[in-house]
Amino acid sequence: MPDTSPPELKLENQICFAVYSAAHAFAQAYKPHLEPMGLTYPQYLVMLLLWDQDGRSVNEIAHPLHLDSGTLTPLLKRMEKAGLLTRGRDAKDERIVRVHLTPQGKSLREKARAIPQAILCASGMELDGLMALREEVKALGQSLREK
Amino acid sequence: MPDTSPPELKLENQICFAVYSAAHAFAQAYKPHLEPMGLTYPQYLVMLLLWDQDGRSVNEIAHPLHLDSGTLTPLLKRMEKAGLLTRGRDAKDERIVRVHLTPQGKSLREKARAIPQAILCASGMELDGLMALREEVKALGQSLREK
DNA sequence: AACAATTATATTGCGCACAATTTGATGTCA
DNA sequence: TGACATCAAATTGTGCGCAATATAATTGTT
Repeated sequence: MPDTSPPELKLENQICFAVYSAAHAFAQAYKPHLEPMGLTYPQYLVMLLLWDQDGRSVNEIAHPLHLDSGTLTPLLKRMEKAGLLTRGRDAKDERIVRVHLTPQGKSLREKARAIPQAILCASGMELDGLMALREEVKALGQSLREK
Repeated sequence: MPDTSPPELKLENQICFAVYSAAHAFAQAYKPHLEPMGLTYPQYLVMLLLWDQDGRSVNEIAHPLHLDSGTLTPLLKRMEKAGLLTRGRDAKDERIVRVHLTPQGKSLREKARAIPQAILCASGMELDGLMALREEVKALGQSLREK
């Protein structure tokens, strides 16, 4: 066996690692903005959904994020404990848990509005280029999930 | 407060989420290839480094992956327990732990050589486009880390 | 040589992420 | 109606990922 790997097995040539690594870099870049709001990065993703449409069921949060109840149930409980939202069974269908933002949770949206500009800046890219890249990455993710 | 978020706060417009989501999709896409080899996805990344250069210190694994000893120490212990590698203190500098592949760990490289082609296929993209995308994502990650 | 600063790894604690299973409510159909 | 499948969440167990801290070896300084 040679001491060096063929190119297709070198770490720096893996697109999966570029994406893996960029995902962690994003979480770190968001941290200083989210920490003052008492949010983690995955919690912020949930807030994006609830700010846009409140009163979602757990599944209506899980599906767009590609997460399951095993991840979301404890995460939502922590957010409830932090006073950001409430969780309660749907009156018409007791299987469903509906999630509603508290006034405090709703109020965070105004503070969050400054974040996208800061991240754009940190990305070192133009908005157009970033949007184009986003669509490419989105298509890649969808393609990987289809198989 | 309106019931809908401004575009810059919608989940589907976030590049961070596109990347986050694609990273998870990659891990899922790799799983059926790695599971038969007894590897998780992060463990596979470590193997890529060791296949290319054996006998690395923990730091020489941590730095390229942007991970720390808090993540790697238990991960490497699990891989040691699985018989993939050995961990031992450097004779010249007892602070350093050197990681060496076992024959079993080395032998997995041949099986892994088929994976990149399968992932390329699942990506639904041409190799050229994927390589270009990789460099863009890499640059984005680096830019985010610099700030 | 003695002592402080630095370096490398390990440990602890918390929060995801996901597979597998469980619990309880709803829907279906003989 | 009663048996059974289906569905929504919750639970359990394992493995990252990272901040904060601890431990031990080495280096630098006086």
